[in-house]
Amino acid sequence: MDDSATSKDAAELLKAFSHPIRLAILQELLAGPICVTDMEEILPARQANISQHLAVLRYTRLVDYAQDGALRCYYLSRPNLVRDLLALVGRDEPVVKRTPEDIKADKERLAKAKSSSRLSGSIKTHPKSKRRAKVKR
Amino acid sequence: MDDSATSKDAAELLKAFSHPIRLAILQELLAGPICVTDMEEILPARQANISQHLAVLRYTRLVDYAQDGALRCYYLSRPNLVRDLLALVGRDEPVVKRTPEDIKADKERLAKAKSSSRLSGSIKTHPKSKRRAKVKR
DNA sequence: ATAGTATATTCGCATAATCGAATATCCTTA
DNA sequence: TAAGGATATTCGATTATGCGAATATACTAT
Repeated sequence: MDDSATSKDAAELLKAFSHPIRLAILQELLAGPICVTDMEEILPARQANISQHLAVLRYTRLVDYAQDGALRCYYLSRPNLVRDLLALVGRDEPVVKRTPEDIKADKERLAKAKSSSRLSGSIKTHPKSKRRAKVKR
Repeated sequence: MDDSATSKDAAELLKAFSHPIRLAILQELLAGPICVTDMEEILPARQANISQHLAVLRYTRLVDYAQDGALRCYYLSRPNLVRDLLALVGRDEPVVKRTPEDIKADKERLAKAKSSSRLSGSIKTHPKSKRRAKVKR
């Protein structure tokens, strides 16, 4: 399997996260299992819609439920993933701004590191360039 | 600002991540700054499309560029966020399966913790229930 | 100035995501 | 078994997203 398969899977997983209602559901579930009726009290969405979002989350194996009589208690299937991801998007990293000189130095450093590392197995290297920028670097 | 604003922002950020091409771009940028021409060699997408995805990433402040003559060298604006997020979706956590008894115990534990914690400022508590499940718990 | 390279933007279309309304299913209690 | 609660699914309409083609802009070298 190549990289594109990997990023396709990862993208699908992230897409499941990327909706406000679904994020809110996951956030609630972090505190412990809850059933759909309880979600309805908390979330700004109708019952059918919540069920639809739960279906998405189930499909991506982010949640599952345990049947309790007529109720379905939902819980996180991968709680650590959800916890860490929510923490990550919650924390705000300062946005860096880089100068052209800065960048140039960085690229030269990279080029040097690359040429000096021989047969570096797991370091991803670009495919043979078929085409190259034609202007001054 | 309430929770819904937060999860709307977070969802927007995550949406920027949730496309295979954009993920691949971010992955590449993790290794260092690169210009669009170089991306074209690496990614399975046409120039215009790459530019479109870069526009999305720029808008969400995940990337920026430094102009170098006719070239634009793109770099990560929040490299730690990108690194950690990619690592997170890359790691695979086992999917847990929970039993109804398990869940029930968990809920009781939660209820007990809640009733015993008085005036616990920052612990999110549900809004007053307007409606409750009508069946046996 | 001209031509060519590098990149962005606009437009139009195809596909996908979202949501409410209606309805179906399953469970429980009377 | 009938009625009602809890939840899921289907359908149709609306909006958003993804993408190629064409075009625009900006920079460079001649």
